[in-house]
Formats: sequence, structure tokens, C-alpha cells
Amino acid sequence: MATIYEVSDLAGVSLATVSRVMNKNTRVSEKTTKKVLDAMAQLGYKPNSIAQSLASNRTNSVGILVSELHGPFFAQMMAGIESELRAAGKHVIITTGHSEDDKEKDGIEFLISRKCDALILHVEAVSDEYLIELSQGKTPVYLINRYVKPLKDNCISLDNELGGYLASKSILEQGHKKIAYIAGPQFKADARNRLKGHKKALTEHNIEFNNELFYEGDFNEVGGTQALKQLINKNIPFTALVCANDEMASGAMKYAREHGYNLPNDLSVIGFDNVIFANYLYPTLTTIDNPVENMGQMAAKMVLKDIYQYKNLEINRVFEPTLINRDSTQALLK
Amino acid sequence: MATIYEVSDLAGVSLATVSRVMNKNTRVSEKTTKKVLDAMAQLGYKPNSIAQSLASNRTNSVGILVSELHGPFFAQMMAGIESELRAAGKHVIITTGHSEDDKEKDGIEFLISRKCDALILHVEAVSDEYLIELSQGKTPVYLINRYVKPLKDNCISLDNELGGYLASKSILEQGHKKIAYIAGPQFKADARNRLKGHKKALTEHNIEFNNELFYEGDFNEVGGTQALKQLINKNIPFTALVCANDEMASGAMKYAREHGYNLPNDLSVIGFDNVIFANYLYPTLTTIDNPVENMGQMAAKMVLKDIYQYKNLEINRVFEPTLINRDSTQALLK
DNA sequence: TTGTAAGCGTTATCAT
DNA sequence: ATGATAACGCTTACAA
Repeated sequence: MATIYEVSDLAGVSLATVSRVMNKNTRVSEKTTKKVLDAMAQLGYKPNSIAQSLASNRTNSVGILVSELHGPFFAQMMAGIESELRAAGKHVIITTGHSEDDKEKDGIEFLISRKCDALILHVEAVSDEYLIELSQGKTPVYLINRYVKPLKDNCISLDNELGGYLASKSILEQGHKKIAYIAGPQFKADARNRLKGHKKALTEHNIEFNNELFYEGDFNEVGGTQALKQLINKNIPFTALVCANDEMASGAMKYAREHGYNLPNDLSVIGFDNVIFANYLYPTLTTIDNPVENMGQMAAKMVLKDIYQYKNLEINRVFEPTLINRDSTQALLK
Repeated sequence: MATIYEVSDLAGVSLATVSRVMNKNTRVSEKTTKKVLDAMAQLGYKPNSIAQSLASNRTNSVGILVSELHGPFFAQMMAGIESELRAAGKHVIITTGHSEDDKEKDGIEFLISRKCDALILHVEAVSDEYLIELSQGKTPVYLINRYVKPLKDNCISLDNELGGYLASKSILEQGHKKIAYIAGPQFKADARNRLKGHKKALTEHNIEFNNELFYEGDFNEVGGTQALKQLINKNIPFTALVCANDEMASGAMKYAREHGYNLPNDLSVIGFDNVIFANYLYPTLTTIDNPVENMGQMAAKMVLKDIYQYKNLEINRVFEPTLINRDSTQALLK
């Protein structure tokens, strides 16, 4: 592998000059530039990125931490991040945190030890305090799907309250009045905010929130099944079911179908997130789109702008969910 | 950030000695080892991985190229690779190839320029010849889901023929005799082999392959919908439908349902791959499990063994698919 | 505009 | 068993 020395030899210029034409920040005369370029081509020279990193204290790599690789978010988020970063010649290092405090910290340590230029984190277990302290360090940190006030400039999040509101509003506008709600775990901010939006929509339609038709689930499919079972057993009629995510909606639909419900005639169901399989369910699931890929892309853009001095990148920190109408909901039959 | 110099100073030993205790390959007396370790702890010393790479010509990173990040395989494959490699302190760099020749080559170039110690590729577009030539280079290459004879020691693949055989066999054993088949694009080896397995099963059951009940699809959902439409329009009755992957099965099921078929009573459908959403379909899809996560893990193990001198790792190059029985198939009613 | 030379923080080869 | 010291291949003041 040819080195910069050989290029400088062949071109008859100094090391520094070769380096300059590569990094094209300093001016180099057209003539010498050509000489250098020719020499490079002739030798098939490729710079050694490791040596570049050591000398420049820049690795051109950004570290990503997600909860699970097979989670519904990850792939889309990554697609957004990778395309954006790759186009800029940066690369991405992946780790997983499995929603456990120590594993998340471990992963972050690992990425830092790898000298990533920046970190994009999708963490759930780690505390706000930890993140704040982490941000004091020399590796810049960006948060996806989490809002930490003191770090707000580096946070990308979804307006979950709006999403919750939109979901319930659409149900209410279809004439439903008896509405059950399966929430996510209330220690998670997004679950809380989705519920908040739901309540807001109810209030706007002068419907009282009925605690008997409320169930706190776990964001998993089986949890959804469990939840619907419990709700039905209370023998309080309801015509619509709002779920705080698609997994639980799917579990609930399964239970409903197996217990003789004709969907959506007997029960309208709406989810949240618009994960890939929402469109494969039967009936296809009406849900709230969570623009994860865009959020990933935006995280990448923030990194490019802040860390790699890219100008002219529009930054947007909070994303708006939208309603995706499919077949699992319908207007209340009179 | 403390450097090795400061450690050597504080411990009162030479640079070399510090390096030795870190890499624990050469013997260092217990006494000095302790001195060094203490000094490290005291300074909170962390080796600079970039400097290590430059000096040792080893980056401890392995490059991964997949077709699509949101494809059904990727997440599982990655989960297998990441867990295995991370535990060994190696990291993973991701790129995508989008099943296009030049993009795949691009991605590979990129990974090589990043000085990955090895490459794990899931490529579809690039030619065998290219891969063979690539393997002559200094970066070792491992192939997932592709078998290239001269590179066979570095290939991990699924026994697709067996899978195809198992699928059709299960259908045949349920008494079906009129069986339609939606194939994958026949320029892909796995699609060809799955079909081969199908034919083998037919032969074993003395049933002739009927070209009128055959359709070459594209491995996508809409392709499955299209395919079933075409097949039905031929007005040749069939009681079972074998699909070369789950996406097409899903598309076909959608079409069938929308056209009044009661599944699986009117038509048994079987897929291939056992992607996540197979279990979310209605009815849940009987399919052939493709142990992608295990394959990813094995690729990582091969790299650990060959490149990083890990001993005692069992290597297995061809994986066996298994039948997953769910609700989309049933015995033929007399 | 171009060249000189001092790092960057390790590993690895010799000696001792 | 330990220590000097030369790589590793580049970037970046500083000088010219």
C-alpha cells in the first residue's frame, strides 16, 4: 500500500503539500495539485484512515446505541442515520443496550473508548443525571426519542402527546364514546405523554376519562392480549380500543378475534408507531406514524452540522406524528 | 486523558513494559505488573485504540455489508454478529448495498478503506468473480447466505433445497395434491434451490410438477398478490400454495382474503424464512425457519477464530431450516 | 504557496 | 524480565 511518502517523492513535493491537496482546506497551486493528483493516481494511493485519525484526533465515526437490534425502531432509525452519514464519508459503530442500565453504560463506554466523534443514543434505562454528566465529557452526545431538559439542543423527540391526541381524536370523531385505553408503562415518558394526549382529546369531546376502561400494559404483544382480556372481563361495554403502541394493539386484536369479535365492526382498534407489521395485520392497523427514519436522519444531520462543520442543514428537534388510516377502525354504527 | 507515558513514569518502568502488561502476551514479573496496574488505575488510564491500531495494524473492527437495513434479515443477522463480537471487544461497522452492483462495491471499498480486520458480506448483486478477486486482497471476506465454491470455507449458507423440500413435504403429507408455487427470482441461487427442493418433494410423492401452477415472483409482498391473482385466473384448481418467502405469502394471503377465500379452509399457504411478522399475519403463517441470527453469530465466530486467534470455536458452514407449523395450513378436507 | 519537523500514542524489535 | 528506540502514516504549526 502506497504511503504519503511515496506520493510526495513521485510528485516531487513535500509531505505537507500532499496532505494539503487531500484535505483541500489550504490553497495549493493548480500545478502542484495536478502533480500530486497524478502521483496518487499512478500509485493507487489511498490514505490510511487510522493514521489520519491519530494525527487529527478525528475518527470520522459516530457511535450508535440502541436497545435492541430486532426492535421495531432500530432498522428504520439506522436506515436514516446510515444513509446520511455514509454520504458524508463517516461511518457508524453499533452497540446495544438491552434497556438495562449497566449494559447501556457499558455500550457507551465502549463507543467512547473507540474514540467516536459523537454518540447517538436511544437509551431507556440510564438516568437523566447520567446523561447530563456524560454530556460534560468530550464526546458530544445526541439523544433520540428522549427529552432531557438541560440537553434539549441535542434531543430529538416525537410529540407523543400530539400523537396520543390525534389517535383518540380520530376515534372520537368517528362517533365512539365508550373508549378503552391500553397504556404503556407509565414510568416511560412517551407512554405518559401519549396518555396525556388521549385525555386531552376526551376532554375536548366532553367525555370523561373512565378509569375502569384503563389498563397499564407493557408495550408488548402479550401484554395487549392480557389487557384486552381484563378489560372485557369487567363487562363494561366499549366500542373502541386505543392502544399506546402497535404491539399491544396486535395482541389485543388477536385476543378479540379469537373471542368472536368481528373487527372492526365489533371493536375499532387503533395503535401507535406504525411499525412495519402494522400493515400486515388483519385487519390492517390504523395507527399513528412515528417518523423514526426521519428522526435518525436528523440525528445524523445534527452531528454533521455540529461536529463536522457542515453548513446549511435545517435542524428540527421535535417531530410530528401523523394519523395513518387503515382498516381496524370505523365509524360507530348507530 | 492519560497516556502510556504517564503510566510508565508513575510506575517507574519503561513504555514497553506497560505495553506488555496490557497485551499480556509476554511474561512480566508479578511485582512490576502490579506496579503498572496500580499506576493505570490511579491515572484512570485507557489505551488509545487508534494508536494501538496504527502501531499494530489491527483495528479490531469488522465491516458488515447488508442489502437493506430494514430488510427482514438484517436485524436478526446483526443481533447474532454484534453480541458475539462485542463480547470479544471487537466492533462492527455497517454499510448497505441496496442489492445494486455498484453500491455493493462502494460499500466494500468503504469498509476496506476503514481498515476493517475482516468483512462479513450479505451481497446479492455483485458477481462471484468479483468476490473471488476480492478474496485475494488482504482483507479476509466472509459470505453470509451465499455459496461461492472457491470460497467455500468462508461461506455460511442455508440449505435452501432442504427448506423447499420440507415446506412442500409438509403440504403433501397433509394430503394436498394440487399445489401452486410462487417462486423467487430465479437468478438468485436461494430461489432456485428452494424450487428444487419443492420439485424433489413432489417427485417423492409421485406428483408431477405443473408449470401452469407455477409463477416466478420477486420476493416482495405485492409480487405475491400479483402472483396469486394470475394463478387463480387460470382457473386450474389448487388447494395449497407454497411460497418461496414470507413476504410473497403475505401478499398472496391478502389477495385471497379479499377475494372471499377462507384461510386455511379454502387454501393452505406456507411461506419461507419465518420473518418476524409471520407470526402477526392472519392466520399466522406456517413457514420454514431460516436461522439468520445463528448464521450471523457463526460468521462472527469464524472471524474470531480465523482473525483473532480464538481457539475452540465450533464452526458450522451450512445451516438447516426447520418447519414452523402455524395456522395457515391444514390437512386437505375430503 | 510550499517545506520542515514535531507530534499523535501505541507496538515491536533489538539489546541488555 | 525489562528497557531503548524505531517504526506506524498522517496532520499541523511554524518557517521560509
